[in-house]
Amino acid sequence: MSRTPRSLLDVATEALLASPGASLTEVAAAAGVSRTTLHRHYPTRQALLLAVAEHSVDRVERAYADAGLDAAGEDAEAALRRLLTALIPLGPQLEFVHRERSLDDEHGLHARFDALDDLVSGLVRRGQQAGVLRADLPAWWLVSSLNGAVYGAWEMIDLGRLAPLDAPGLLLTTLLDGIGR
Amino acid sequence: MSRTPRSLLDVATEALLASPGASLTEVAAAAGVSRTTLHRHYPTRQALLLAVAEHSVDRVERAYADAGLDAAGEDAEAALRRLLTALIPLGPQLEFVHRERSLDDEHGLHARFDALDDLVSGLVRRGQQAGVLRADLPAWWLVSSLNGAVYGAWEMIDLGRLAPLDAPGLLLTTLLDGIGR
DNA sequence: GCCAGATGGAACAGAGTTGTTTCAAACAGA
DNA sequence: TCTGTTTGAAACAACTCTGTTCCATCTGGC
Repeated sequence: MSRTPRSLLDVATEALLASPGASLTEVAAAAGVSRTTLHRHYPTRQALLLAVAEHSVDRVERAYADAGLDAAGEDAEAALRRLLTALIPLGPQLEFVHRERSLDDEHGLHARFDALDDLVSGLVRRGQQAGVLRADLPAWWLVSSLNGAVYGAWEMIDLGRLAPLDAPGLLLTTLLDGIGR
Repeated sequence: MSRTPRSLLDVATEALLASPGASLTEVAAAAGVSRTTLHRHYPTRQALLLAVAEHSVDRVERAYADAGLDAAGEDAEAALRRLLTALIPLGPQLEFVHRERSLDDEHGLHARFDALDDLVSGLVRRGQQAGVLRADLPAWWLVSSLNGAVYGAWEMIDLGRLAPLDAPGLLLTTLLDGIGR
């Protein structure tokens, strides 16, 4: 069992994020390797898609870890801002995992996302207890709103309407303060 | 030019929303017709997908029309609630159009959605001028937040976590009042 | 130089789907 | 009943992509 060919996976990921319907021939060409070699590392197309997905979730998990959600006694809003800031640039990864239909029944992927949701859920609950977040709404709903907002923000960035650097602040005020009044 | 076979399209839509990767044979079987007949109405798979998508957008447009966004001199919040209530049940349609990659470069579809966004944009701007909605955020961002929130709410419904009847109220308070405080 | 491992190129078969055609049968309206 | 239309069944060719195999080549370490 050879080591994971990290750089090959990186460039294959990039190619597949850009055009997810690409054939293996195209992916191999984009990665600068022959289809044979690509096939040696990832025996089937599904294996490649899954590897790309796992690789993407790796980065998402790292973003969560880097945000340090469980910093004790700290402002939940600051932690939230760090998380959003780290998550927004991962829009392509999130979109790939979300839209690729053949990943729908990959149980392991969903489990990893669920674990991340649980992390945020903990942060949300602490925010609720600290009086920073509304306590009259269930935590899972706030988590869902958060996830949806991140995705929506990235879509606007992708369309060129939203400047990446503006996104975290805009997201945070929209989420926390709402659009009313 | 025969009339549009509405009922066939309806059931084909239902089948494709349920399993978008289904082969034409499966779609035809689900629709209770032969593959030949299906192929007579929609010569290519892409034509069928596009018809299903257009049919879905038809329903979305009708939801917008029924919500009567341009009721003059009325509370923007009430109009917004009607729109959200009408839109949430169309989650499957929205998901199909959003996730089906072969629809990405169907220019006409995007134009129709853009037109709907413009409608909401008008409502939002009126709400901003009336002091019901925040005026310090661009209208397109509020529209984007709205769309994203609808989609997110339907995902929670689809997962069985959110009761459909609870969705509009939950959405409205989350959007308008935010999750902070 | 030698060798093990990895790579590239090429060709191949197989599967699955799609799009097409033909013909017979059912159907609906005049 | 006659007729024109619609449908179903079947078979067909074509295509694309995938997965596999074989062999020549290159590379890096010993």
